[in-house]
Amino acid sequence: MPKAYEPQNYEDAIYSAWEESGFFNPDHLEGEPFSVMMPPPNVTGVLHLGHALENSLMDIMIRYQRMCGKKTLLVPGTDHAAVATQARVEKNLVKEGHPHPREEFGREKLLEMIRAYAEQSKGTILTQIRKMGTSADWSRLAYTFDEARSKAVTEVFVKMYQDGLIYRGHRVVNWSVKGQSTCSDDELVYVDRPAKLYTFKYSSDFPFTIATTRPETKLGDTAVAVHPSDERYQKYLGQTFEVNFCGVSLKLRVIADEGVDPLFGTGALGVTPAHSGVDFEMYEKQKALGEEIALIEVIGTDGHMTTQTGERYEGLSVEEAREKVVACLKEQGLLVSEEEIEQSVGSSDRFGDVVEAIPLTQWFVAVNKEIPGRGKTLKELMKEAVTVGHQGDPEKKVRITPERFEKSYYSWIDHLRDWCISRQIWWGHRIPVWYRGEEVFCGKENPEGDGWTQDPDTLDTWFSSGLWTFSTLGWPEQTNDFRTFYPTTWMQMGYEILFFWMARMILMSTYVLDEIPFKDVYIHGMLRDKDGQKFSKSLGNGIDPIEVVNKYGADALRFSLIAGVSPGNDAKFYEEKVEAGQHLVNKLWNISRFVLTSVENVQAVASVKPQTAADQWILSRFSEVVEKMTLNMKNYEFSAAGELLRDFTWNDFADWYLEIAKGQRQTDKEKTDAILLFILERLLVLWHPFMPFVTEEIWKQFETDTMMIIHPWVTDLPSVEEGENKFTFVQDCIVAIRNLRAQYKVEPAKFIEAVIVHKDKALFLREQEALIKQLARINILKIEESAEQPEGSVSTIVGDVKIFVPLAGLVDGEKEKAKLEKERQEVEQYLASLEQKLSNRDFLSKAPEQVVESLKEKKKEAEKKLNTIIEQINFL
RNA sequence: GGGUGCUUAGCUCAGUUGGUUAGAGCGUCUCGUUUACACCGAGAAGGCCAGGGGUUCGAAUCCCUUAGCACCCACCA
Repeated sequence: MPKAYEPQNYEDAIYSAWEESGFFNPDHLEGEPFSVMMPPPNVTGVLHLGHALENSLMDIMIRYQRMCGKKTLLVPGTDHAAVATQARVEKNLVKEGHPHPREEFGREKLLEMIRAYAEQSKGTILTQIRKMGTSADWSRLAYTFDEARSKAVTEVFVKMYQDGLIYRGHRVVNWSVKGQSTCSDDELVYVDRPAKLYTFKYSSDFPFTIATTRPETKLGDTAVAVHPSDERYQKYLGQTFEVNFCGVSLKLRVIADEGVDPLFGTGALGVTPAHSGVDFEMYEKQKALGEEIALIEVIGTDGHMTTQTGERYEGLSVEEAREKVVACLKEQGLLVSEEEIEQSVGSSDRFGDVVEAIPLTQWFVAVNKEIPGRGKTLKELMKEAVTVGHQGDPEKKVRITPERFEKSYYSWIDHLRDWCISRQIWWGHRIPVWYRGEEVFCGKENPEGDGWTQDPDTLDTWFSSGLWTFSTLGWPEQTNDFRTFYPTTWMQMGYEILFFWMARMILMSTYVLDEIPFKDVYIHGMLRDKDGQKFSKSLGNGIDPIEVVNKYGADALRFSLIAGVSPGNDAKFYEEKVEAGQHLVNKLWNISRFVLTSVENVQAVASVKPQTAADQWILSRFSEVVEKMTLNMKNYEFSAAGELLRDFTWNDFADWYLEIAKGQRQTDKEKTDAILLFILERLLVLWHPFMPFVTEEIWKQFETDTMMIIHPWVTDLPSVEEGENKFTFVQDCIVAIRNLRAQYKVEPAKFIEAVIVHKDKALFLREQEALIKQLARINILKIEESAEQPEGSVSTIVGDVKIFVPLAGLVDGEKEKAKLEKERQEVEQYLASLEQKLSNRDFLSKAPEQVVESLKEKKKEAEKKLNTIIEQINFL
């Protein structure tokens, strides 16, 4: 074995061997099903660190469960990411000198280009997932836009259409002028920008002023809304004013609406039904009351003013129109004030431009409509699955870790409005609806007969993502996979897609299958850079996980991503962390190297007999580790599990026991070696989910088969027989001597001469002299049967043996004395506080026994320590 | 405006239902070691757990409150 572990030399070969073994595929596994669907990365480029984190989490979980004997399935996949991908390709084309890709290439050609880009990007991504060591079943690879998944999309669309849950409606939606497409409310990113708030009058004879940041939209105002109880405007309610607003005649009715804040501005709000979601709602309310107000579109889908605005404004851009209106208001003296404010505006996540509210005919999913035959709305289904369980069945409850995200999920659902699912881009699932004159056809197959035209729009990408947990299992076919693995067992995702994705998966699954999509969701936080900034292209602080893997190895990266991180909280990523991971991997490698190269006969050891106190200690500690790790994994405490293993591996096993073992071997090599092999092999098993590559490589020294399948050692306590423990006394002496040396600040490098004196044990000690020398790194000066304490020495007692250590070689006496005095004070204080507690009746009567007991123990220890300190001070 | 999270060692963060001198990694300092590992070992320094109040025998942990930071949601026109 080489001195240092160099991951590059092993990882690819190991991954290939895993793939060839076939164990990524659950068809070759027995046991209870355990399924995880990989959140499909967008085919818009390459993986980033967030994906690396997700892959680490999923793979730790899957490998652990597989070793526990579960029939594990991790389905890998990618997402066609409709808008995101098309936007990316168009952006690239614009850069390459094609300013209007859609016009220039047309639907088919552009689609072909996007497809080519997506395929290339997909290839890169899948390679990257392999690089992380992810044990996904590649034979079940899925893609949201492949044939099987598209079939599921159509199936669901038609079902929803037939149930009346999908409908076509004309209403105000978010429109990206740049992208020439709608986007859903969730896809908006709110950005703060400075704006001007104009307070004005529509005309000189209009009775009150209103405020706006968008004067140009006021050309489409058809009402003025005030709060129903606002006394100032009572007398105007219901009246209609005809005004000439900067050259456009408007009819404005004064209406009442609860939503108007009477304290804001003048308490009166200009209503523009066509260009504001809120105003549109008021418009609908009025309509419902039978008091319809007009709806005038003044901004077109091209972002310019429509013919409705008359010759004066038609064709102007929004900005130009605004200037013109403001200029006109100023000129006519209608502008009361102009104020600089900070405004939060919704902009398109993908295209980046500020969206316009425009009334359009679009497809929607009705979330507040009762589902035929179910007596519930989609919204209710979505909520129920998380609160009490689907259909009130606690067995069908989605459990979210950490719990606090449930709350934000509920509040999101409460605010949820009908979901606009149609997009005017081309890259995506085409809406399965055809038109012929007045006829409308919605079906899984093309309609029969001539003259049908398919709806040109495509579906929101989250529509297909919502089906992911079951479309990946071959639904709508009633596949074996579907029966075996549904609902899926576990899911992990970042909190930023809780609403986008988790909510929609719950919606789709409960509606379509009458079943929850998964039992458990683990929410992780976002990775940020060293300064706490998000990783983003625009900041240029992105890190390619593959570069990190190439430099430090996948195991090191995996460990660095999960260590010191808690669920749902953001974590900072920096190279030093990966370095620490690399050191750990290397440590494990070197521990193995030491054991495997120094042991006579490398073989699996089924059971061991501890011979010494050290043996006993390390074995019981190891049992404890197995036990704790089982608990940690059950609670998804990956970080705690990893750190537990690290501490045992490094501090207990490597630094402590290995050193002891070196000495013990001089007396009983065979038995010590057995324990080393015993622990090492089992330790590899525990490590494997976290560091699959390095453990697998070391494992080859023990076994010929891969270690990735069933291993009872993951959870079973090691089998340890009752041992003879004949070295206990020697061990105790060694510990005592080491302690003594530490207490007196003797430099550990210097070999100190110790005198061990006793009656009965003298003979035995002489036999063990070599061992003690080695272990405690001391010289034994003499072993005597009568005890005369030598001049200038200190002593400690082990059982019925007294050990003297000469004080020669001690550091500065006065300084030591001062330190000891200080220490004595501290211990005395501590002791006093303990005594006080222990004499407190309230405490004794109310505290649990264990606590009182442990306190008594501590008191004893403290007293002992105090005595030692006093003894030391007296000597100095 | 509503909500959530965070504030713990120089830095990055753990701390499971309250349980008794508060932990890790990195960094710093001292000493040592080069036949498992300098990607090493033995030690040390460093914390009124953001401030204040309360509940309790006992609080980093529960409650109230103040401040700062971050994020999410919402129709301040």
